Amino acid sequence: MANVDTKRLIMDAAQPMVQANGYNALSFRDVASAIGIKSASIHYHFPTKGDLGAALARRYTATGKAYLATLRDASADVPGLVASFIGIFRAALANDNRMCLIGIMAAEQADLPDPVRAEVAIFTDVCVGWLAEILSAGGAGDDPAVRRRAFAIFGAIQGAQLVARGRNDMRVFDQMIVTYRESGLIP
Amino acid sequence: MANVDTKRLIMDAAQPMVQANGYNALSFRDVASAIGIKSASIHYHFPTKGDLGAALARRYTATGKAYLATLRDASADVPGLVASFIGIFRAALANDNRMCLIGIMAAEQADLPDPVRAEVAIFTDVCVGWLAEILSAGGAGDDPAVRRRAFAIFGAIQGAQLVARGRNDMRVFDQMIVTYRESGLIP
DNA sequence: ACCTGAACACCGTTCAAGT
DNA sequence: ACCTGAACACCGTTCAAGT
Repeated sequence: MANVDTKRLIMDAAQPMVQANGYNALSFRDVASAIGIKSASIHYHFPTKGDLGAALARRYTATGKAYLATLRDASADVPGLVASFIGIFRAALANDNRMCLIGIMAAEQADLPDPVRAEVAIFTDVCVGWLAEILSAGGAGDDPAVRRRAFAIFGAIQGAQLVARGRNDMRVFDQMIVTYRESGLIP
Repeated sequence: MANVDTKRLIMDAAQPMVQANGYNALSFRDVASAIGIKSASIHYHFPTKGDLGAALARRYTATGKAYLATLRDASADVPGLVASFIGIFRAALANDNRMCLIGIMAAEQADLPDPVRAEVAIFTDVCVGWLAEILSAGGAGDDPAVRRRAFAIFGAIQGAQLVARGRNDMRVFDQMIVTYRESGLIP
C-alpha cells in the first residue's frame, strides 16, 4: 500500500504545480521535497516525467468525466448544465489563478511526450462529447452541427481562461462568459 | 553595427522557437548554435532570458500594431477587418502549428519574469483596443459594451488557436471561427 | 518493494580572459 | 565592442547500492 500511497502523494503534489506553472516547469526535485523524498525515488513510481504527466492528465480526465456524468444525471436544464461546465474552469482560476490542467498542457503541446499529448486529446474529446450530448438535449450528440458548436464553446471557454489568467483577473473571465452568452454562442 | 545585427539574429532565431515550444523551453544554447555563436555571448546582448523574452514580445507587439494600423487605414469593412485580424492567428498555426507568441506566453504566465508579463498584457491591450475601434465603426472604441465584445472576440480566437493547436489541425480552427461567426459573436 | 547518493548531460548565469 | 571557456547551481535520468 505504501506504493499506492506514495504514487498518490506524488500526483497530488505535482498536479497543482502543473496547473500553476505548466508541465515544462514541473521539477522532480520540487515534487520530491514537497513530500519528503528524494527526486530519484519518483522515478521508481513514474519512470519518466512523461509517465507522471500522462498519469496526471488521465486522472484529471477521469475525475472530470465522472463529475460531468453526475451533472448530466442531476439536471436537464441546458443553460444550467453549461454554466456548471464553465464553473469547472472558473474554479481553476479561483484557485490561485491556476489553469485547467489540460489547457496549460495544450499550450505546451510541442514539448509533450506522445503519451501526454494523447491524454490531452482525450480530455478534449470527453468535454466536447459531453457538451454535444447536452446541447442535443437527449439526442446522441453526433449531429455534426451540434458537435461543431460544442467545439466552439469549449474553445471559447479555454480562451477566456487563458486571457483572464494572463490578466490575473477573474472578472475578465466572467465578463467574457457573459458576452459569449449574449451573443448566443453559449446557451 | 555588428551589435545590432547579432541582436536581430538572436531574436530572429529565438522567436519561432518560442512560438513552437514556449518561453520555458527556449534554450540559449540552441539559439546560439543556430546562429553560430556561444550561449555565453547571448548574455552580452540580452543579460537574462527575461530580457530576450521581453524584447521578443515588444517587437512582436510593435510589428502587429503597425500591421493592424495599415489594415484599418486600407478598409472600413468591419467583417473583412476582423477576418484579417483572425488571419494573423491562422498564419501562426499554418507555420508549423505554431502559436501566437503572446498566446503561448500567456499560458506560461506564472513562469514569466515581470517585464515579459508586462509585455504580454500590452499586446492584449493593443489587440482589444484595435478590435474595439473597428467594432465601433469610426467611434472612439471606448464604449464599455464594445470593449467587452472585443475582449470576448479576442479570447475566443486565442482559445480556437489553443485547441486547434492541441489537435494539430487547422480545420478545427477554421470550423470554430465559422461557428463563432454563425453565433453572432464575430461580425 | 522501496528508497537513495552519485554521476551524466542538460539548463541559465557569471566572470575573468581573450580579441 | 564583442566573444568565449570554465565554473556554478539547477534539471531529468540512470544505476549500483542500500534497507
